[in-house]
Amino acid sequence: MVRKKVTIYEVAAAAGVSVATVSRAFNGGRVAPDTRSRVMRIAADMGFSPSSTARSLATGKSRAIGVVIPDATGPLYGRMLRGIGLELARAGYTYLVESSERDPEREARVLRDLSARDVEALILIGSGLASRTLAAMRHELPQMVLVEREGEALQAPLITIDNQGAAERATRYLIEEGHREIAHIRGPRRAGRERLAGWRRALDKAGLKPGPIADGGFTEAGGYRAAQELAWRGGFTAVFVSSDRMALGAYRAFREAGLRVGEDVGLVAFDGLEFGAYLDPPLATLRQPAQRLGEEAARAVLAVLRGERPEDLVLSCELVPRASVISKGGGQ
Amino acid sequence: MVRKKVTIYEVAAAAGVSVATVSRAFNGGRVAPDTRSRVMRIAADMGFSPSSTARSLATGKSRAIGVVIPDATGPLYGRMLRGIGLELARAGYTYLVESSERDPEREARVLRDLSARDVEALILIGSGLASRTLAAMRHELPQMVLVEREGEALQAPLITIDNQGAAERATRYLIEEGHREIAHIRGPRRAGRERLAGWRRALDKAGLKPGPIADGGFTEAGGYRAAQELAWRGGFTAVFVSSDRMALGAYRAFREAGLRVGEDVGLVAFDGLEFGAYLDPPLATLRQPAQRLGEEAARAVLAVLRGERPEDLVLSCELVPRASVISKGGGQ
DNA sequence: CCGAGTTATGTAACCGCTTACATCCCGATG
DNA sequence: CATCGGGATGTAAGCGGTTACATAACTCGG
Repeated sequence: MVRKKVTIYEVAAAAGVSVATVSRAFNGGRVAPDTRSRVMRIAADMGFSPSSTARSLATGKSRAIGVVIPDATGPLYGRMLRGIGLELARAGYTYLVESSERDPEREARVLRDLSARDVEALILIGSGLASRTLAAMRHELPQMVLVEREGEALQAPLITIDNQGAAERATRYLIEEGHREIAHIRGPRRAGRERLAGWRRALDKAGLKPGPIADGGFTEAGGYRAAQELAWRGGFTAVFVSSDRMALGAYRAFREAGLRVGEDVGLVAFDGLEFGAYLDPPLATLRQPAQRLGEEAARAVLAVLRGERPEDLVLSCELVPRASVISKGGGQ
Repeated sequence: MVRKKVTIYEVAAAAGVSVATVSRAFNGGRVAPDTRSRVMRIAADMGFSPSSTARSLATGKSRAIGVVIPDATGPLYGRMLRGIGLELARAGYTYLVESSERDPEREARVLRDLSARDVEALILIGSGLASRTLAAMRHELPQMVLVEREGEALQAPLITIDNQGAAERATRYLIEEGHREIAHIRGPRRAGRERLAGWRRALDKAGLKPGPIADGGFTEAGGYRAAQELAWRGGFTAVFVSSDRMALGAYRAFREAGLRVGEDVGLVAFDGLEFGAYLDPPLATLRQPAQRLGEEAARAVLAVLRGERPEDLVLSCELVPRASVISKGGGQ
């Protein structure tokens, strides 16, 4: 039983009016009240719903936004998408998501595809394509809003989290709890750099000198190796880890090195992923406002479509204190 | 700098051919090889990419599938979507996701919306709208494939996991590890019922009588209450918990009741969510083949579009043994 | 050397809407 | 009572592609 699409012509015929009238009835144009209600009733009876494809073609607006995420399974992206979806829905928009799977080539393809699908604008989430590649494609792409991605060159509104501020807060937390020698497991890209800077800044302000740094590449395995390296080098009582995922590896490495997290070594990480609460001990972290990020991106994109030029936005993260940091009694 | 869409007419003019030839060049129609390459080159130079909106309207096919998930942030849905996306992409299709947020009214709206957007078919994931409501909307919706959702009445291909078999496997695992008195924390809906049945079946086969049952409603809080109730009633050495999320609550309740998970009480749960590995002790579970489920749903939907009537599919889950179950030495 | 059979290309209708412009109808006005 | 203004509705031209059908150019066999 294949559904037969009812067209506006059939509705018009059934209602004894022209298609223009039906169209106006549906889109809030000038129509006599009784005509409108009759048309709407008949349309409903016939199961008519206007083809958004045809509408898009006629109006040149698809009421759809393209969203590119780096990884379909990332726990934060689900929340961002929810935020985006909720906010767009309020304006009668929907979105198409595609995942680049962190492959620049695939990302370029995905962007073209989205563009060919006539999305009115793009939301690009996370770091991926180099800015210059993106800039080169710029002319064949619709307008865009960037979330958590480097793109100064692109003239597009940027929605980011305050990586540096949050990192500074995390480190200050360790300091407040009495730590004086604080190491860092860093990550790559802009987020990694900014968090590193925040860590440095906090130490600076407190008049402490930076502890050892190791690079964990934002992966669990990398965090493991980085923590091993730190454990071997020594010279710290706490670590600010640039992501929860790396903290996972660090827990393992420290345990293997005979260090008890929360007792021998304090740990604060970054992201606020769910599993952190269930680690032993629970992992202190800075929670990213993922859904909020999505909402703001959606708002920005709608503003762009209205022809405005929305301000860049920097959202702050919330400190989630947990037992992976236990007061060393120092404090202030 | 607003991007101006290049149309097929402009390309045709530039190449000195008719639009039909350009169209054929792009869609693999008969075109002289040198004409084709010239057209393609010029098109590329001009940055032309055919409007999929116009193409959809002309051909009546949108090359898009609508996907409805119950919850944008569910960890399993991300994986399913990845599976769907990957598989659809191979056929040149994309998908539009919408989340019902587990609200039947919203789901109905979302379905209409997707349908108005001319998706060629739908993939409905998870339990939501009652089958009869869905059946009533059937005529205004495109063809559909159901994933993990009840819908016998709907004549639509069903992709599910073998809840009962997996539950049986889970329970057998407990039995193999020496447990003889096995309780169950159940969940609602079909998934809950089937898992309950699997638990019963395993006990039956082993000649054991069913332990106490409590209902946890698939939520953490529900799992907490259910485990409290069980702890109070007693009469078991292990529990098969119908979801990882409920197990989270159960851990807490048992701990508060002075029972050590993995020692005083064995626990196996269901789903295979990430955090299970980080609980203390790590949670044994049955892992759902989420991505695979998505892939199969996509295959099924493509088959449906080809006019086939794909078989219902039942995928099995993988046992992930972990320390929340420790051998009681009994064995078989 | 002509007509049939190919092959390459062009013409134009159509997909289902929106919307500028034309038309019609009425009551108000001078 | 002719004219004018304005609201309700209709007509038809797009929107940017696809594709059935027509046409043109060639190849070949008799």
